[in-house]
Amino acid sequence: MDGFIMEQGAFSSSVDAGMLTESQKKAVFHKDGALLVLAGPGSGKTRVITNRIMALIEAGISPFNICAITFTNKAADEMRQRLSMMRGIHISTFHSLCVRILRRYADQAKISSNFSIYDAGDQKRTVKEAIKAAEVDMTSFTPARVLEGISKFKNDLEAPETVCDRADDYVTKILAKIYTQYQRILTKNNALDFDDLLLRMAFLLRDRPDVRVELSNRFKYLLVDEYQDTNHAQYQIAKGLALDHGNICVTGDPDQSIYRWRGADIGNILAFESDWPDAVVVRLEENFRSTPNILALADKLIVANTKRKQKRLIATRPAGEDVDIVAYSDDREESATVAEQIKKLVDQGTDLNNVAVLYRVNSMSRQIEEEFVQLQIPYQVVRGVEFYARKEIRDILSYLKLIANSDDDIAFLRAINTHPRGIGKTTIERLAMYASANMTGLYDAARQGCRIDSIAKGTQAKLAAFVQMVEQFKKESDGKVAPLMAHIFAETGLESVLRAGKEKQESAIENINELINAASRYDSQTEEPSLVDYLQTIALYSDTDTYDAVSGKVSLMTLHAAKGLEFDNVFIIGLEEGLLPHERSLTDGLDELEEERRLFFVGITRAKTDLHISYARHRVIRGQFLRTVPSQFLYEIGFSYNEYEQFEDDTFDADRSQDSADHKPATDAFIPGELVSHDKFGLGRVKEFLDLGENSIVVVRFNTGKTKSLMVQYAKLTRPVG
DNA sequence: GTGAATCATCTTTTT
DNA sequence: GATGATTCAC
Repeated sequence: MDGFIMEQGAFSSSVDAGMLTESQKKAVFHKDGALLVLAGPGSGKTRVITNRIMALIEAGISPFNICAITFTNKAADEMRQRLSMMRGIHISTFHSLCVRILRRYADQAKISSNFSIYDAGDQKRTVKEAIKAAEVDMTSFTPARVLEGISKFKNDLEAPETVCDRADDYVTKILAKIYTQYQRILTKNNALDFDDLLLRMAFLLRDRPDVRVELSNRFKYLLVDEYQDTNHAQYQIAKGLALDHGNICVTGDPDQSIYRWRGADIGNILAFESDWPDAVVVRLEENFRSTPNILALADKLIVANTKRKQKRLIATRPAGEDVDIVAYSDDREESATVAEQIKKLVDQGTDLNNVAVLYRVNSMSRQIEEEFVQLQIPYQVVRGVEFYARKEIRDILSYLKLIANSDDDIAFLRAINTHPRGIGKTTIERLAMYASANMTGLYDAARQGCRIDSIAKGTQAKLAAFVQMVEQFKKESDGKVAPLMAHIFAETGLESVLRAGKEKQESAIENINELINAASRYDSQTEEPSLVDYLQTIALYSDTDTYDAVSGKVSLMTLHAAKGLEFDNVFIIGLEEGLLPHERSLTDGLDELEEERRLFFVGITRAKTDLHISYARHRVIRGQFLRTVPSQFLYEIGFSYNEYEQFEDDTFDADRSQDSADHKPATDAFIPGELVSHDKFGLGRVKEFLDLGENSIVVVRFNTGKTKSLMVQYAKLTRPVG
């Protein structure tokens, strides 16, 4: 049962056992049954997984019987490349796997295989409609809040009826009501959201043993990476897939669990041994990535977490440079200095692929980008879905979605509104009324537009033209996607609208051309390209998927996106209370705070050789220049208050003497109570004045009722005469 | 009835 | 500082 496949010397080709440590070998060569690999950061986990797959194949397992599940599409791509000599292995994320299986077993899952996948934007529109349909007051139940709740239900595999039955408090009752409506709308539109993909798959495995057995025969060996970040639905799916043969290997590190907010449950990895009593546990505690200096810091930080399995970080590299922790006077100085340091690295000939800047929230990239542009440092912001979120891209895609699934009302509404065509709000309302009265979708209603009396004759003709155009596209929708896309761009009039527009539209045209290029790459790389498959694939694209490891550019990304990556030089910025840990984590308890700590831990352990950590004493937050408090995590990694103060004074003095020429000196002090006027906010009364030299801050309560903290040197406040 | 312009709101992390 | 809703002008 716990047998190793064969003795060490017996390997021939792919698996080079000599390169592996004893623990790694154990993980690679344990063949049947359950295996838990508790792998710390930098422990060579990826290598263990790929070697393990090669070892399975060498032991005679067919590649077609192996299924590896990764956390991101990017990780799947990389693994595919490493194992490219062995075709047939299924490697994908949970979500992609679910899409493929749900499409394949659409009948058994009681869905239709051309389902749309709703992204965050579509979900928002849907939930708004659901709130309206449930006749709930939107002020107390915001779409974001409701979606979070619904997502939780789904991740816990609770259907609307289940929630309705168990709801005993007011909030849950209301949420259950909205959830029911939300689900009704999704079904009507033949759409699934991200969570549905998992939920429907889990229910399919639960309700259809025949399908489960078929899948067990297909995937006889299951591997799941980043198991600490699986939610309950994913946990049930993994369990269901492995139920019949028990060949399940999971890897993960509880200390790197950073998706609790998305339903991830560390309990899954902690309970693995009781789920699979025969499980063999391998610990990979050696770290081959970082210097002892960096690891010591990471360890100091993570021991502050109370809810964790004790684990060690064993350094294997020789000692290196100490980590530097720097205080800057403000966020601008922080980004400027980081950029200068990177510029120096460039001058020294450092390969920028080895450099990354990490931060807690996406909005922090902008300032760094500005400095990089100034110093002409090439960079990539790892945040690619933005491309697919662009207006013109969504416009084109809405036609494609409507063609693939004409029940998709959201796609219809978007497509018909891409540019003015004489069909407006009123017509849509009348269509919607007709549609709900006749239990059809909006597109079907439009198809019967000539029978809706309330719509004017001229408008009916316009509707008919639109329908006819879409019907024509449908006839061309088989096979390759790119030609259809190009045709849509030309035929719908979008192209002429964009070309007729002003200068700004050129980038839109370029973006659409890029979209068409990407689609033809899809066409040529996919065995059986189809519109439905294309749409379902791009719906699952994620931020990290755009990361290019050999771009020759500095990488800018959130700490979350940095998971699984490594760099020689890492800069982590914004170590401030409210930012890291994020303010939203400070309100509800210790668990959230511990997750923020793990997030910082993940950031620290991305660094191989040089790590720079910084914070700014002042930062512009939501348009306001505010004083900050250093992150509690900084104290935890051994920085004393005195050292801070020392440093802060130094930077402040230096800053003052250097920059005094650039900025006008703080000429005047404001007195609480006096009247001031602001370009944008109008008249107001000074509430407070903080004398910080040229960084002085004035707090003003404006007549609009808002109170703002403004930096005197930028705010251009004037004193109204009289 | 339609489209443009202004105003107000909210702002983590992501498959 | 972007997105959305409301208002306003045609």
